[in-house]
Amino acid sequence: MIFDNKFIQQRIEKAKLLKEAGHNPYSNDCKRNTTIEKYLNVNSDIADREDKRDEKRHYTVAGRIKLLRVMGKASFVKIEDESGMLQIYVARDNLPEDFYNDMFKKNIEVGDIIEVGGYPFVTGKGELSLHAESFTILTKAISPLPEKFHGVTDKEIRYRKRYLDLIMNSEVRKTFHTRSKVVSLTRRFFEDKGFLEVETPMMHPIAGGANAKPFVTHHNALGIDRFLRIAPELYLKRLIVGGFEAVFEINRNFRNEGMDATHNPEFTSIEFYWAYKTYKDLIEITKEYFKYLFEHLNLPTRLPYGDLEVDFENFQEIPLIESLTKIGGVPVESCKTIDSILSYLKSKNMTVKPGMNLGQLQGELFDEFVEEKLIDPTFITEYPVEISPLARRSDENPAITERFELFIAGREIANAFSELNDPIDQLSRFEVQMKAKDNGDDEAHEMDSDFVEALSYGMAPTAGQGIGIDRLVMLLTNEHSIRDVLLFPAMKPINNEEIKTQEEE
RNA sequence: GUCUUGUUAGCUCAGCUGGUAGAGCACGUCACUUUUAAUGAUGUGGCCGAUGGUUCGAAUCCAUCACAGGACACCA
Repeated sequence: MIFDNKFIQQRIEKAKLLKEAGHNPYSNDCKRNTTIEKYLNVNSDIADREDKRDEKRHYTVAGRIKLLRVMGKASFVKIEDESGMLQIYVARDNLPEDFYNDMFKKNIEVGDIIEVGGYPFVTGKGELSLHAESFTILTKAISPLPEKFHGVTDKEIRYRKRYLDLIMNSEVRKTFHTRSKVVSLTRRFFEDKGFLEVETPMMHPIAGGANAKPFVTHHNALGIDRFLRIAPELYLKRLIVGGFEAVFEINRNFRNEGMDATHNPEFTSIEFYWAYKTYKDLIEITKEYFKYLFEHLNLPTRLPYGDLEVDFENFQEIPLIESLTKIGGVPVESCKTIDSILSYLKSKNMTVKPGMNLGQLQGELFDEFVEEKLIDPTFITEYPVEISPLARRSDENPAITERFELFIAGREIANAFSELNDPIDQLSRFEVQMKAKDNGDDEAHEMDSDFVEALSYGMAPTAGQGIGIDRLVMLLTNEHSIRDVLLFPAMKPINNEEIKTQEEE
């Protein structure tokens, strides 16, 4: 039984006593007429008054008790609502007879949610407070809160019981406020540019648009398996074929892969597609987007991230091959052929999966020697065609694509390219991916012939981009684990029953 | 998936090379009408993550498992 804890039993008893005395411990008769933040702002003038009070003003606030100091016939209570923390002064003689002694002192405690009416005053120590004239219990908390000073620090509790984390740690609430603002600003930015927000399927017959292993589910009525989407790309491009010229989608993707500080099985991205534009236009709009975010979030353009400082006014642009030598320190001659890369990797005591092609090996060199060194925002361009199966080839050099990835603080934040709209080329790219799949690359793209057919009707020249929202928020909030920017990060089940149920299914 | 560290009261943590479990907060009782993690006195609270093993004796040593953190691998 989950309520067999002694402290919980005590609190259940207190709730009962409150109820018996006519104080509903789960009342919804709320008369709050201001938030704590507003109260503190509106009454900031009280400190300048001679008597430090104004008994003519009256406010009703509500919130959760975070601290409680009973000092005989008077008490101080700190309550918190979403907007802030307020000190309440509760004196016996200002409340109905015996309420203070029999109800407040005995049955009200930290964690309870209360409503208090009264007038503003400033205490001897100079804190703007509220002098209580009425006191109502709104919600009795029967589980005790964590320790008042240290709070909860155990990450497992913080993630599994996020509500406790949010109650105890106001900076966590702030992080999620920022996250919400980022999503809403992103939406507004693209809407203002004339983009149309769309919703495409989460359940795909073919998991396409990225290199990743999908989750599988089953549709009973149709008797077929569906894949949770790994990316919305191929659907969004079908919409461009259909004649929408600028679309975006902000939503979840699902990838059946490992979990760590930068990976959660479900994560949020924005993907946007823009007809009659190229990846060069995307570089410009990306810079503009960051400027917009920083302005509206009031962030300094030199932003600390852990031990690093990222200068968001210093966008760089460098082709991938050039970055290998200039940033990665890889000799020019060790980047050009399969054999030279393999022997270079060998000289560094590194091994790769056998059978990799030139483009894949160049990607390996980049991941190994360049990526973590890209601190200020850097667009890496000219990706090899082998690792860009949905991107348009460069007209000058068909071995590379019109693509970039944006790296900040050593992490990939965005992936973008001029879209491949040649259906014959797209078909052959899929065929190459199919061969890779047959050769054991279980993350190679799936053939999507319906998508190729869509392209065959003609997709206007288009540029498209995906931005990882979670990682972006990590960057902007100086968080270093994706779990700290997800309200409910993926966790393994704790008790055996949950595991059993899953096995039975 | 691999390596590594952790899991002791509701929470934050002690508990050394094995000898029947400790503090602070919270909670109970008492005192206290301007405190700031209030204070003083006093008391309650534990299957020491789970299962096996070694031992006269295990929170402590060993093994396995579960969950978590970190690092690596794969990926965004």
